[in-house]
Amino acid sequence: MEDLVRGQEFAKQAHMQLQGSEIPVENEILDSVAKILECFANAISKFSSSESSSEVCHSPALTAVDSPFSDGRKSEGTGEIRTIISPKKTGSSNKRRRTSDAREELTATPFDDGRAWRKYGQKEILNTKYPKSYFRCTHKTDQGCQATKQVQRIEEEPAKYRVLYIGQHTCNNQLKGPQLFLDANPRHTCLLNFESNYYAPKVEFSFPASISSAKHEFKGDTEYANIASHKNKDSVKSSEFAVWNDLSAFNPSPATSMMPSTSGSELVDGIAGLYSSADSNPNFDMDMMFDDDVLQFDPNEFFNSS
DNA sequence: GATATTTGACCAAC
DNA sequence: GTTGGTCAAATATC
Repeated sequence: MEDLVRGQEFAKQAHMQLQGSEIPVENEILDSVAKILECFANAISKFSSSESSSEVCHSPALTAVDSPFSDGRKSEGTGEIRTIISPKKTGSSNKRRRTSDAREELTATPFDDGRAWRKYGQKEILNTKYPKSYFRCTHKTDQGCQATKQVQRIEEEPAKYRVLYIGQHTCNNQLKGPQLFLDANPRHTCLLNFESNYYAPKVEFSFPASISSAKHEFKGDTEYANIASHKNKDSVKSSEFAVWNDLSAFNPSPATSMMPSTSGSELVDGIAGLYSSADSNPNFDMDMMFDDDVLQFDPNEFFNSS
């Protein structure tokens, strides 16, 4: 955790130095550093949540509507995770289906969990402004993975989404170790390898050098294909990796201004489309995993490597 | 043609 | 009977 905080500080320093640099710095590099900052914020937030057992919600009455976390309060960073452990049926909730082994997350980046999801439904929910989208693991058919998730925009905070993860991934769709690729310039690909063998809060997103609002923008780039092949040689096609950038979570920039102007379910739909079109080759790809309290990351080494 | 998304219909929990 | 969750055919995209 301390390493994470330190890393975040180093990233902030790097960002400020780049911004204040007299040497012209490509916007993509600044964006990349901004992404790193965002990831640190996410990681710290998620790590804090998993670290503190008091954060684990045992409430039997937790539902999408009645959730104590749906009161619109803000949280640090963009993500907030709560785990729902074997909720009991109350008879008054809307838990119609299995909700054991579920966890709820409030996040502005509902699709950056590094998993490949396929949307299988969308439903208007009573007394809610925004529809709920239903996703299941891409590997449900080939590996029988039962993980699903539900994404719904939060009325009180339209910039955020409530993501309910149900079930555990049983598919073999993860990295052998957490890795961070920084590749604003294909010639200067950086790889961060977080030593870990445990899949936990994971952040993975990719975007082309210009912006990621377009699908398959870099399709055919062998450099990126090689990067993708790093991810999982066992069973996962590179095209099945989720790709998502929540550019809206960042400060205004040329990149964010290029995001399509959508709202409500349109954004979710658009995100889902982009998300599932993961064969756009990444030039920035970041995974963060945590194995207990072990997180080895040397920011100095990292930022000097390019 | 393969794969993903959309969306109306259906099922089951309440 | 109502409503949330899932299915599957139609459609879209590459």
